Amino acid sequence: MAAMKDNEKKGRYAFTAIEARWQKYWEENETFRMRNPGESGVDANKPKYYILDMFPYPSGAGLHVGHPLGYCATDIVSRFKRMRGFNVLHPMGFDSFGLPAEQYAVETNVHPATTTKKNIDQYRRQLKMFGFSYDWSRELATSKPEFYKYTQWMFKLMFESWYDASCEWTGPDGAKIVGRARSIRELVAGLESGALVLDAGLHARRSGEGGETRDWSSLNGDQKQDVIDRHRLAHIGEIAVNWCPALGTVLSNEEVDSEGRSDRGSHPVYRRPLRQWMLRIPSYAERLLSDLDGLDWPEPVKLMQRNWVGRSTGAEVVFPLADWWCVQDGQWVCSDHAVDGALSPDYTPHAIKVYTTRPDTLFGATYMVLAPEHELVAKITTPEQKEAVDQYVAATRRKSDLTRTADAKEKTGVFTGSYAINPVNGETIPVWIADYVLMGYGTGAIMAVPGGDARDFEFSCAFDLPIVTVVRPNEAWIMQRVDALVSDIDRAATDGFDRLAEEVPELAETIADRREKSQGLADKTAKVLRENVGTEKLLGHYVNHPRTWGEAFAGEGVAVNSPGDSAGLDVPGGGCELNGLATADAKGRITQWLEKVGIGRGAVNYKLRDWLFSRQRYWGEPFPVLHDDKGRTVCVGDDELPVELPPMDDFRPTVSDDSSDSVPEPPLSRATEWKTVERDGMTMRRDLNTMPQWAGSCWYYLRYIDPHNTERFCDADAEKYWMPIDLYVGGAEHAVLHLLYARFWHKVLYDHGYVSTREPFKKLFNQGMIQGFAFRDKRGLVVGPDVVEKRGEDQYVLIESGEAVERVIAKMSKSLKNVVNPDEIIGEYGADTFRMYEMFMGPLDAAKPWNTRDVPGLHKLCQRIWRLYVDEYTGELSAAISDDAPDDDTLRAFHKTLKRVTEDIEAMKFNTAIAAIFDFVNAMTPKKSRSRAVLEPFVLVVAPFAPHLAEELWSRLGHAKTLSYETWPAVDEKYARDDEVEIAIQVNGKIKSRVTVSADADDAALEAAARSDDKVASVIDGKTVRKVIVVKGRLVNIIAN
RNA sequence: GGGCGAGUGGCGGAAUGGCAGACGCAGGGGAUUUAAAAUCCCCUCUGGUGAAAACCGGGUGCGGGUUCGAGUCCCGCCUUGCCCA
Repeated sequence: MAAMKDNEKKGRYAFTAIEARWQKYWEENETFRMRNPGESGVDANKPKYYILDMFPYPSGAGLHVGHPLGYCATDIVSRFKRMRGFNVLHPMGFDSFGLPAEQYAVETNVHPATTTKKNIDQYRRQLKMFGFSYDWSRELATSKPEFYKYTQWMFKLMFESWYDASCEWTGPDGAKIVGRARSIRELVAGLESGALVLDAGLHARRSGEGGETRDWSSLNGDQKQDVIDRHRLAHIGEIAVNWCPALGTVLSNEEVDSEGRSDRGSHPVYRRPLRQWMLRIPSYAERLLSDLDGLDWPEPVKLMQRNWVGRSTGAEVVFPLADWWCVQDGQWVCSDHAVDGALSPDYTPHAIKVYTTRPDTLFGATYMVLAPEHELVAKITTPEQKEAVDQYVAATRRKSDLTRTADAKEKTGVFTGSYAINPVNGETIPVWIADYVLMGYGTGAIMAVPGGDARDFEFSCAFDLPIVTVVRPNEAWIMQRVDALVSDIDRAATDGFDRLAEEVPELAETIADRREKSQGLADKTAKVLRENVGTEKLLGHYVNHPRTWGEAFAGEGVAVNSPGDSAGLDVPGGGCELNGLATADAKGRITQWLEKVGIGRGAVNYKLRDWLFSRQRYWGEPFPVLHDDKGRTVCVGDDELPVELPPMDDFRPTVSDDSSDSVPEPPLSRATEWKTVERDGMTMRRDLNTMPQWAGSCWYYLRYIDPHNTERFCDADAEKYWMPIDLYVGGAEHAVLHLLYARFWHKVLYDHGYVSTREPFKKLFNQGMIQGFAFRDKRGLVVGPDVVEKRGEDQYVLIESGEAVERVIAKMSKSLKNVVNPDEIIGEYGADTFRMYEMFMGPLDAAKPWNTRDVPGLHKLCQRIWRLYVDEYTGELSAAISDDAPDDDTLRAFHKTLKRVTEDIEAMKFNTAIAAIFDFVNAMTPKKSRSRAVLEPFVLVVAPFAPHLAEELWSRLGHAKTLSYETWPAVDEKYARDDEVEIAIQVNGKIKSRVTVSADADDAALEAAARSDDKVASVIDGKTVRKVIVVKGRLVNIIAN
């Protein structure tokens, strides 16, 4: 028998057959079908666990090894939770609308519907290969009409909603909330009844809140409709977008590179105003921030979301234009008689409104800058400046936001010829335009404080505009500046000597000597400045001569040069003295003053902008709206949903020549039949845009709950049972956009009572990236493994030249040819091995390189587990399996492993869980007899990780049914901990000996054991013991001298 | 430029402020075998002393600090990744 060859071992671990067999069993028996409460066979009293993967975008390339990493993890948790008695909802679907599919279709000239279906089939096949326990009956795809019917329905909901920011209410979960999306009908009713009034900016607010109001009843029908339309959460706005004529579409900021060209194809992108669908996500800014606190999310993700929302506090300030306004008798007076009422942040005729986070620096505002797209630009530009301004505006349109704000570049700008008046000191200051001011932030205009802002400082240096220091810096900052400035001395000297040495080589020796002597000049200079001049004088010098110091102080300090009433300023309100105040106090005082005078007010600002929600593309959800010939927009009725995407042979975007003036022509404009409809004898036009790729992913997690419902996006009771999602796993690349958009969308549904939780994703986990190996040559060029071969141990050389290269870790990419295809790995080693390997690679959230060389180690583990149970020669259950009671050693090994695996799964530490499984297998392998009483539950422990193998063993142990719903074994603490432990004995912190003691020995016993140890006794002999530190179960530290 | 992470053997990685390197890979040795594969067992951070058992020392990117005790906490620096500009 001993000579029997491998292929004669009929009982070998035949993973291919085993995996096929169990995947078939699970499918045929609907093992992982999870019905909703109320349906047959569902125990609604069991706790629920909704565990969700970020669904994949099925690209033509198929799954690579990075995709399944998170899916393996969630599958382990799902299987574990089922065995722990939870009803587990674990679905999978496909994010199948969007630009990549369309781009691929354009390139291959195959219709996106065809490629999408093919790709989904491919992905589904690959996903099933891993043996994931998804409930496939809940599969969905965002591009299917039965799905996007409800995406459109939700868009309608937003179109028919407005945000009542001061509404105080209690949510269905008992939360007290300020602000709520409400039906647009309530807005109209409120305005009609007078419960709501319009402010000067025509925004609805509650009556009785004070301030100027406009009379609703005085508006005509069109005006009323305008007001209503502008309140909608989904509204049409004209904003500057990234327009790419060559691609025929607008692009998001993320799709534009720093050169101002398109990510795909590197075509020029222009900023130009276009009428686009926008969603009012900023209305939810405050709630999107505050609700983050209760979420079990990685802190960095929360931080990124907070930064993205970008809340800041400061003030709005109105700067009157000098051509129109002057001060008379302590009042602002306008020469335009049509101006009716006083200047205020809500009423700014012939004035520039700015937002600033530093109102305390108002006295340092020496000029103003408008974004080139600002509406005032045309109005205030003087004839002499018109040509320069027009040219500059045109040039700016060719730049992306990214290029415009990149701080490395030279500051550019043009004077408009007009002046504004600084309302705190009455000074006349020039108004410029410059591309470093963006229309998208604040009001699109800034007060420039070159003494307190780095970009304003650079700009004022470039154009020789005055700088007034209004904040006296702290000492640390001035010292840092001293060091930075004097270090230039050394650099200049070195450069000078180098040049000299080059030009006059015969002086080399003398020059080297000189250079040596001049080294350290900077240090000496700094020392002199510090000790002989002193920080006081230096600070004073900075305040008076900021330009000399080369940098503006933007931190917090003490206000200077900010005189108020004492200076007798001729401004309404008499000025406001800030000198001597700390920044925080100065902010408070000036804000109060601004409010008193009415020329400004404290304000909160958000970086978060309206979400640009339309694309000039074919492969997306059509908008469920109709436009009439007067430019009014209405939604189609619910009975008309879904508005299906018309089949089109030519789905390509219309590409126009390289001109910024071309007009977008969406592909749907060629759907001649589709694009117009008759309604009540009127011809209405459909919207020709489609929604962006994010739309479907904003709510797909709700559709999984009830995917076949044709009446509603999902059943209300089912939603209450399953939501929120207990665990959401996906890549960190979605840390901001997808998660923020989905949270916003969810809150809209919540406000309308359609969902029961404020937040959709209770716990979030980001899996790390799987990287590949690459090689770097001496010049730093990175090449793929295909052109490198291994020489000896860890030596790599280029095959072609034999040049040595260094192994580095790089992203997996087609160009480096280091992409690993999971099909190949599974073909060679099986899905269970694959799953085990990916989970054993390292912590789930860490980036780590794929190393195929390590895979056999996990395959060996599967084989070794197999051999614990099955005799490879006979194929029968191993003779070593006995019905005898397990020995203590076995019990200890098992319960320790069980405890570690149980805790590690809960903590998502799958790599150490598998290490624990290794330990148990290592302990069992040499045993001649293995007790069934331990080996049976061990199969259950293995099951979440290697489900096919476990099912096969379970069945061979004589069980007729799947193990998926068996109870997870209980840890017996008695065996999970040791009776005796080895503790370290340190003397003065260094380990001198080790003793074995009973695990529950108390401090005194430990100390006694330590002192009585021979080695320890000899070390402390003759010394005085000062202190003894005892850490139970760990060590004893004796301090002696 | 700012913010947030990370840096531990030849490699992937482990370690509630308490014995650094669990577990795996690679490598070495042995058993089994006619031989090999497979399997099983043992060794493997490093310098020194030693025939050996063992003993003495060093060690978690670099430099400081806190502590009886630091991979872990604090400060500064270097490298690197991600996000924002």
